[in-house]
Amino acid sequence: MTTKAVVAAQSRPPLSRGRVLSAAVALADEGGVDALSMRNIAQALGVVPMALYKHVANKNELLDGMIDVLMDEIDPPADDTDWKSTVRRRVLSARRMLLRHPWAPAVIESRTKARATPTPAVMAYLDSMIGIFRAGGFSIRLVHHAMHVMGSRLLGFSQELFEDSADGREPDPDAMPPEEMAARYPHITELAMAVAHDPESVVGAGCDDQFEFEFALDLTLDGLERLLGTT
Amino acid sequence: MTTKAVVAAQSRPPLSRGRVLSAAVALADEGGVDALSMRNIAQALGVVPMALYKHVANKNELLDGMIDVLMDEIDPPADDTDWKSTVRRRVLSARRMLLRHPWAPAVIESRTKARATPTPAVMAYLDSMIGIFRAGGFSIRLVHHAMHVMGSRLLGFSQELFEDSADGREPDPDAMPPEEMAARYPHITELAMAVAHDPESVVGAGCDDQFEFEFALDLTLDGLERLLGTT
DNA sequence: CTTGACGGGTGTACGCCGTACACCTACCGT
DNA sequence: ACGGTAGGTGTACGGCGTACACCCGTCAAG
Repeated sequence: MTTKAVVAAQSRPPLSRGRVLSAAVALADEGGVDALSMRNIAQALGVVPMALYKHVANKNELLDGMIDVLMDEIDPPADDTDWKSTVRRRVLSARRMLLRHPWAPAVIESRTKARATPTPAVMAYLDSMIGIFRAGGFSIRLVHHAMHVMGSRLLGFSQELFEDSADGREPDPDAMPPEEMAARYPHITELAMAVAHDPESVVGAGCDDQFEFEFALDLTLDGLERLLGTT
Repeated sequence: MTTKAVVAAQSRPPLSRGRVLSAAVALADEGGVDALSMRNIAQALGVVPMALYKHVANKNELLDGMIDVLMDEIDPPADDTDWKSTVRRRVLSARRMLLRHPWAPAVIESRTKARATPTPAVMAYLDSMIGIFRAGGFSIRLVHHAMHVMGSRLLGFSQELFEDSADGREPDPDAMPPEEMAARYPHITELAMAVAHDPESVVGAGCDDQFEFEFALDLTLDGLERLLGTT
C-alpha cells in the first residue's frame, strides 16, 4: 500500500541510469548545458536531487554518460562503398547529431581534456573512422595525417584530441590495460604504436603536433589555391 | 596617513581594468578556466572580491576582456607577400597564442554563442583575414567558402562562428549600428551583404551551412585522395 | 577654507550550485 | 521470520556570482 502511495505521487516509473541520462540530454537541448544542474534534472524527473546519485556517480560521470547517448545517434558505417563516401556519410551523420545537440562539442571537448583521453564511445568512433581509412588503402602514416587534417570536421571540434600531456599525470587506477586497449580499439592502437616508434621521435614523444597542424593547414591552403585558379 | 596605511597593506598599485584582466589570464593559464573565480582573482590581487566590479561589469564581461587580451597577442599581418604565406603566418601566430592559453578556444566559443556575435577583437581578426583573401584575388563567394573551410584552423575552433540563430533574439539595445559596422569591419560587411543577396536564398536566410560544411569536407577529402595516389 | 560629489575599495547577505552523510523503507533470498 | 540491499529522502556544508549599503580619500566649486 505504501508502495502505491509513493508511486501514486506522480505515477512515476522507477528511475534508471537511462532515464536520468535522457532527461539530462533533453534539458541540455533546450537551454544549453549551462542550464543543466543536478537539481533541475531531479525536478524534471519528479525526484529529489540526491536520488540521481544512485544512478550516476557525480556530474562529470553524468556528462560522460550523456556523451555516450549522443555517440549512439551517429549512424554506423555502411562499408559497402569506397572509403571516401563512407567517411563522407559518417561525418555528415555525426554532423546531424551535433546540430541536434549544439552543446555537444563543448561537452565532449571539456570532458576529453579533463579525462586526458576521450570517452570510450568517442574512442570507438575514432577507431572505426581510422579503420575506414585503413581499409581504403591509407598507410598508417597517412591515416595519422588524415585524422589531424579532418580534426574538427570529424566531431565538430578539437584539434588535439589526445593531449600531449597525457603523461605527467598520476596513473589512473582503473585505466584500461594495454591488451584490452588493443583488443577494443585496434586501429587507434596500431596508429599509436606506429607513431610512438617513428624514427626521428624520442620514444613516447608522440606525434609532432606542430608538423601535423602545418600539414593540415597547407593541405587546406593548397586546395583553396587550386580553386582560386579555377574560378 | 590612512592612505598610506591602506596602501602599505601590500604596497599595492591601484587596481585597473588592465591589471584585473592580466591577473585573470594568468590564473586561467595555470589551472584552466574552471579554476577561475572572481574570488580568487581578487585574492591574487590582494583585494576583496567586490572590488573587481568597479573595473569589470560582471564575469562574462571579464571573459570578453580576457579575449581582447589574447587577440592582441596575435601578430598583425605582414602584407608584403602573397596571400597564401600571409594567411599561413597569421594562422600560425594565432596557433602560438592558443598554445599559450589552452583554455582560449572554449572561452571564445562559449562567449561567441552567448553574445550571438564574436567579441569585437575577434571580429577584427576575422575581418582582417577576409581582407587578406580579398587582396589575394578571391571572389566574395570564394572568400566565403574559404572562411568556412578554414573554420577551426583560423582560431582553433568553431565551425559556426555566426549563429544562424542570430535573429530571433530581442534587439540588443547597445548593438552596433550598421554604418559603424561597415566602417569598422568592411570585409565582414561586404561578405555579409553578398551572402544575404545571394540569388537562390531567401532574404536574410544567410549562408547555407550545410552546403558550406560539405564544401569544406569535400575539399579536404579531395586533398587526402590526391595524397593517397601520391604516396 | 568648507563642502559635497565621486571614484574606488569594503562587508554583508542571498540564492544557486555540487555533493557528503545519515536515514528510512520496501523488497528479496534464506 | 529476518537481515541485506537497492533506491529514494533530508539536512547541511562550502563555494560560486553578485546586489546593495557603506566608507573614505581626493579634488573642484563656492
